[in-house]
Amino acid sequence: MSTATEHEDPRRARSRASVLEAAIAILRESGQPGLTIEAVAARSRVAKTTIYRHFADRDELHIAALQAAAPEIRMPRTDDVVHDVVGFCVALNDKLQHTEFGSVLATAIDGAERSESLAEILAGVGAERRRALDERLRLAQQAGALAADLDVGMLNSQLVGPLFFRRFISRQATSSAFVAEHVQMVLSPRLQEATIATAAGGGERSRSTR
Amino acid sequence: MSTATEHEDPRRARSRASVLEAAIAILRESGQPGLTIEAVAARSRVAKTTIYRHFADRDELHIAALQAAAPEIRMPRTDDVVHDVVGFCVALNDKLQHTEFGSVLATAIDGAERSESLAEILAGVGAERRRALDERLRLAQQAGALAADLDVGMLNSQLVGPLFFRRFISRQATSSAFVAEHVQMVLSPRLQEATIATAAGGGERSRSTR
DNA sequence: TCGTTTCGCTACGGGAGCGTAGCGATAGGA
DNA sequence: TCCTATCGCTACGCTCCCGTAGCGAAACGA
Repeated sequence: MSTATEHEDPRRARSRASVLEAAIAILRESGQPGLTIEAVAARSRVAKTTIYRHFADRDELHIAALQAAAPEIRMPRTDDVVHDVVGFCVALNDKLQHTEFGSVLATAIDGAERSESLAEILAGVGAERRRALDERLRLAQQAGALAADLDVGMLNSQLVGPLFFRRFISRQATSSAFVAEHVQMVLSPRLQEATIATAAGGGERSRSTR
Repeated sequence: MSTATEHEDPRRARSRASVLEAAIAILRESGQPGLTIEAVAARSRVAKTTIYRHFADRDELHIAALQAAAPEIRMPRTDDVVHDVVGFCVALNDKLQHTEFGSVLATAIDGAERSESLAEILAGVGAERRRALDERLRLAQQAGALAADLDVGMLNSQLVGPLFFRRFISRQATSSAFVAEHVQMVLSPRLQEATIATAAGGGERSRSTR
């Protein structure tokens, strides 16, 4: 959100970065109950008073940490919907399983049950990540690859839902191969003969070995 | 696990029940950080010392509360797979959204990241609920309604994953109608002409569209 | 009825974390 | 250069929670 034009005292920026880094590490290692101002102060080597100068309370810090930990997830852009969505979901799954993003997200789930602000961020962080997915799916609709009357929101949940479920609830290992197969299984029955409908989209170039 | 044959002092049973009830209420209202022995003692009107006589520490109490809050979810048994799975998923979604089970589950997600025992229970509680689903899907396979080479585990994740995702991550309202449509959307492409395919492997039943 | 189990109560020492105040030191920017 | 924003540090009072000890009372079961 913050534009690069903002003049921020480099000292503030440094403190803030140190604090957030420490907060994320703590959330990963000790979870939500471990996120205390004192612990963050000790770990970040930033004085407790300084932390209070940046964040009003624990919730605010938690939210900032969550935002800071949210990674970018690239959406490939070829003319093959399946290929693109597979790439996106594999990347998402990877972030969930092998980065601090997964752990930090877990700490926010409980908090979101009671904190309105955390809930917004939690949904928002996810929404932002999935917006690219939404757009890609709609694009496919316009290109005729997907039926126009398809509920994109529902499809979105069907695509990413299982990834979150397996990461946080059933706690099953989920390989990239599994994700790829899953996405294909979900999308395949929705595909239409795109080659005909596109008209201006130029034939299929994709494939890319599933 | 506990057979009815066990002779348990009714006083112990009563204390335990009161404590668990209070713990669940606290988890719902204040989340994992609110679950302190003292809070449970105050709310349940059971002496703190007595709670320690039942549960070694907070984690043990948390686990017991999670198990106590896990509801039964009925799997209808008709010869229509889609109908049955819709019924199951609608019931599951309802428990997730309108009972304390949802809240308590949320408190366990973060804890499971670090507590081996909580993780087991979390996955176990879910697994037990989904076992009926697994069985029903396999039954459909045997009846020829679903392809025999279908990955039941994957299908399971695809069916229930979105429900959990929408409840805990994206926090979208999810009506029974939505769930029904979702299940139909997922299952329909997998259905086969049961009457024909049963024969004993019949010619091409494959599908797979890769 | 009588022994056993379970309970509630009070009290305690100790630790962790909160959030604030007041201070001098120093790194920025103009 | 000089002013200001920001920092680190120490200290504080306060609250919450932990986990245990010791006691008498009451409920249970045989």
